[in-house]
Amino acid sequence: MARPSRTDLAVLGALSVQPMSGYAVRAAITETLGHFWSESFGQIYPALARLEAAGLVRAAADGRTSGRVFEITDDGLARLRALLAEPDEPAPPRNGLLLRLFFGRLLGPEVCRGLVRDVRARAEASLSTYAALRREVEAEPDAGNRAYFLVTVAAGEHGARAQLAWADEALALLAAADDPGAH
Amino acid sequence: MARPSRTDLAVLGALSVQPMSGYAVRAAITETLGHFWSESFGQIYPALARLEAAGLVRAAADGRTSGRVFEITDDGLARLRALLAEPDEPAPPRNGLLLRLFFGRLLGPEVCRGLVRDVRARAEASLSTYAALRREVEAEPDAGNRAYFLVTVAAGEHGARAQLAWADEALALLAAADDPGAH
DNA sequence: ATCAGAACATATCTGCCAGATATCTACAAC
DNA sequence: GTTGTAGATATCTGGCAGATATGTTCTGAT
Repeated sequence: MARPSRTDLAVLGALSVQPMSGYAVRAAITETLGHFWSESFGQIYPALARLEAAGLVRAAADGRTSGRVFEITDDGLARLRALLAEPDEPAPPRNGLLLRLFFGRLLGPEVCRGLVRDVRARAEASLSTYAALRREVEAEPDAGNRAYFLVTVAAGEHGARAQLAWADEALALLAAADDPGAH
Repeated sequence: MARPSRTDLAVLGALSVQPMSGYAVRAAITETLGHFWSESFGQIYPALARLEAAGLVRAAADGRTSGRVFEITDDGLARLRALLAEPDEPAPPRNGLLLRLFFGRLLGPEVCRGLVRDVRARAEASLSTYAALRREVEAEPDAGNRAYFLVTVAAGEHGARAQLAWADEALALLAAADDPGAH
């Protein structure tokens, strides 16, 4: 059997916090889950239709602007718990940067160093984003969720720091590769 | 315009090393690029057909067993260089583990710690895989490629070590979340 | 010698998903 | 009053993974 839609999981999760329109679900996921999750409209609207047909989600009163506001039902909450409890099958790896670097000889050392420097810069930017996010989460009034939120922030921080350290090591390796003896 | 197929890039890359059948392309990618890339047959065979129609790849003499062996053409090599030089647009984030941990309160601290312990164990296993891979690459006779290969191994190592460190931090955070005062 | 099964090989289909595009409405600023 | 911005919904294309089906060649055990 195919893997169940992870969009359903994310949408139900968003609606478990508060009722929202499809548009707002997208915004909530981008803002709050943005550093480890993303959804597109092309997935969200069909998902909401599926979920509504299955009785996991129900249209509440219309909001201020036009558009339907959905709320999660009891069945939906049960389904959310079930989906959360399912094992997470890690996605197959697909790292375009490493693919390029593996064939780096065709690209030349200088171009490769440029790629690595870009990653390094992005990792540094991420780190300050995460610092701000951490301060936000540490001020989170909902003590019951704080630790879970912090765990996701920590994942981002460790990942970004690892990229930084890797970039420096890679730059050193590629500087050595540059020596005129090669080829 | 849509993102060009990254499968084409990987397949051309594989064929740039030596002529191969579609089956062997898949095996080569799994074995050699496996820690940062993957391809399925459902992608490889259509890609080969596209590439052949575009003259980037050509059927060589049949191999020992039945099945067509493809080799890269000069145009194909040029196309490979062009694809390599294209900027790598990072994939949108989709981390099922962090999604689960974010909604961890619905799952309970013990289940969450179980998820983290699984990651920790997998990261530890990866580390010894990378150690073996590093020894292999350091013995690589092709000096011109060694640095590029090492860069990809280093990425895996840094990533795995980051996961280990994160897992320990997460376990500590989730132990604190367990205290009976919560909810 | 033959037979089983492992490895080699190709092809197709379903469903998840991102990103682009096309509309439409409410509201605020000018 | 019109123009821009935010809110809102919907649809289509194409990349991609994973499952499945099917056939061939080689090898090792009996």
